[in-house]
Amino acid sequence: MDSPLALGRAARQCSLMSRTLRIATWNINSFRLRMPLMEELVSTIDPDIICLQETKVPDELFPREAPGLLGYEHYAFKGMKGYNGVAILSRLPLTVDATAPDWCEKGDCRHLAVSVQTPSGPLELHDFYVPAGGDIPDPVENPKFAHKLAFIREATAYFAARKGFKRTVLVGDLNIAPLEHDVWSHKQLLKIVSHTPVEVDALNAWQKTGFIDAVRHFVPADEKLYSWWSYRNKDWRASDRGRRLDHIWASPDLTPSLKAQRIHRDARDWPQSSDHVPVAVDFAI
DNA sequence: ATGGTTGAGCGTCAA
Repeated sequence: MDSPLALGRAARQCSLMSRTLRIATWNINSFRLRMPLMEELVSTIDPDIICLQETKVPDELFPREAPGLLGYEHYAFKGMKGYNGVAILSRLPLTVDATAPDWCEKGDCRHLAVSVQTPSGPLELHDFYVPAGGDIPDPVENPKFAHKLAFIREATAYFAARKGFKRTVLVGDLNIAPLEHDVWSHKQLLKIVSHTPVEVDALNAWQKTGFIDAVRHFVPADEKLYSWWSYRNKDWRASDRGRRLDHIWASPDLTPSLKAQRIHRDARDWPQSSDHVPVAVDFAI
């Protein structure tokens, strides 16, 4: 009987032969707690690159043996005590871009930028964890909401200044559901942080600096699509009050290489699941 | 309008 990891390795050979690069993003909500689910992710989804958010592990406590045991020789992480934290696990070599900005000068571990060495050349990859923004959708009354908007504004300016960038993929928990059908009820969520017009406008401006939505590329805008369901719902599947907070964007030159997307709803039922599920896109590069 | 749950790490904050 093959172990899940052996199956993952066999599948990896296939994916590399067909030159399909599968990139997954997942807000894991504690890397250390969900190590068994990382194995589940690898055996069932088999990504070539895994971008994580909310790892909630300081760098000195990051389990450095874990990526290798899961079959990912190459990795980068940036974490802090208690909150936030991002990590990238990769089967392909990567280099961290140490020149990436410290957003809002908070040093709060919400972004990793790497260059991935693919068979067809380098690919720029960004893993973002955008501030959630608190409960009150008013930047004057709520500093967390102000931080969220400022963060997105800085990121927008950063990519706008690099006009015409290519071979770039941006993923992460962007904590905004931009389209009407990215939430269970557009009308009921218009004043709820994650779907307010000011956030949606900000996110759209960021995307317009040079990205297309690689998941919606495959799914019509009038089709409901979620990647997050609150822990505060007894039966998430029955109520299905979800939001699409997790995104994969690509620079337009990569459009011809987009092969498939998948939002892994079933992961919401994994034992001790995260409230977010993995989202993946296949690129033929 | 409110409350509902989870994680980090031990107070409560953040989501």
